[in-house]
Amino acid sequence: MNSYTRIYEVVSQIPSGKVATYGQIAELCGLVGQARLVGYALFQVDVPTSPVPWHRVINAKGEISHSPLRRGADYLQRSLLEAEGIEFDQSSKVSLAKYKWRVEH
DNA sequence: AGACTGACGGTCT
DNA sequence: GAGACCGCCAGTC
Repeated sequence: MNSYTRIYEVVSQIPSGKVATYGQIAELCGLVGQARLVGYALFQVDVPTSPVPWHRVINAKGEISHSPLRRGADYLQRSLLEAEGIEFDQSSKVSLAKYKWRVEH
């Protein structure tokens, strides 16, 4: 089983209305400190038809990561999150203290 | 084989 | 609070 497959499984466990950070996903996959790998893995999966809720994964700042390669995907991500009841502040950031996914408790 | 790049994160200044 | 640096792994040239 590839590390990527594991990443997809963990991401799929994120409940609706919650978000997780790249570092958090990496940690849950036993890939501590390899947040980049998570982002890299999700890059190959940003297909709308994918069963993986990639839109619930954001960076440690609570912001949606932008990239020239994504073009309008970031906008779509925000829309999907808002559709789940997640709010963005003036800086387009999500309150991690409020919406961050917790595996324990 | 060596260098570069990328949806990141933590630390230091 | 913002910007600069370094470390991580995988894929590509």
